[in-house]
Amino acid sequence: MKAIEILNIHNLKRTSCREGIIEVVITAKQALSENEIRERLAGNYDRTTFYRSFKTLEEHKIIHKIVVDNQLVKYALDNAVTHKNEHAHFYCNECNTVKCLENVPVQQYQLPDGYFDVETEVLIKGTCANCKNQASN
Amino acid sequence: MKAIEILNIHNLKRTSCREGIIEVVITAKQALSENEIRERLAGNYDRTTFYRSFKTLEEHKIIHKIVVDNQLVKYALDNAVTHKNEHAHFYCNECNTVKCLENVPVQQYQLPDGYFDVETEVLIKGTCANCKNQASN
DNA sequence: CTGTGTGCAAACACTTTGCAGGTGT
DNA sequence: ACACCTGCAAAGTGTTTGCACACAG
Repeated sequence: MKAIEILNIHNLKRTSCREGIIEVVITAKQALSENEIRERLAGNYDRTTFYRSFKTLEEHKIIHKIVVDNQLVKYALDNAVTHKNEHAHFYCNECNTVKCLENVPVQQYQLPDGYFDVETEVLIKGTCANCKNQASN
Repeated sequence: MKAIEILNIHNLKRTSCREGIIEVVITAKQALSENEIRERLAGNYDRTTFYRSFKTLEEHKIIHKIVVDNQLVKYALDNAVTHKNEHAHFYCNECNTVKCLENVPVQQYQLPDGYFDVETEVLIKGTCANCKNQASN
């Protein structure tokens, strides 16, 4: 699916900033930070604009945010676009990257009486396959 | 276990700030933010001191940090002190509180080849029992 | 006495807000 | 034409750093 189609479906105006963000995120193999997205974009946008665009895209569930330790904020394409289930996220301590583990569904947790869950976030921290290989060279 | 003992075990100097934080966290029924902890403390400490104390206590695994949406940061007593297993955390959208679900252990996730996990964080968002009851009054 | 913790001031980074002007539909 | 998006400036918030002094062991 192309960025423009996604914007149309959600009745969002087609601006180059939004279009660019979506394209970068669609092609990315991992979740990207605001800076990483900006670097990969042709146009030079103000940070304010970025924040506002992210917010809009998040509200429309086009992208979602992954936060690691209150420090690192990364964005990835949302399930609603990829038509996949809720999945776990992986943070690599070595290379500082965040990946969506699309084949690792979030498990059901049995809550205490009276609790109702709306959403469950799973963040697994460790070493990714890439960094593991480098270590064994 | 008393705060002073915990500090001794970890070879940390017994300062009133550290002692106070630990005592507040031990008796708390839910995870508390920096402000909430400060309010419950007798002494009036500088924020800087708080941040440094939290960092030290975290490094020694006496307390642990729970982050919600890159906004809310709360602290709770760590497993290493309570001798319990890794557990899920619950964030209530209504009352903005975070609770350690000590009876909800974190489940094992099957990672893709080459990935090694060190730690898994599970944050469940929804409505807590308390707020659910109020809603049905 | 020595190393470490504390308080203050300042710096820093990230994010939000207000407003004027530009752009998409 | 109108609503909404953008860029700039400024403010807000949470957190970190440097330094002098205080305190625990």
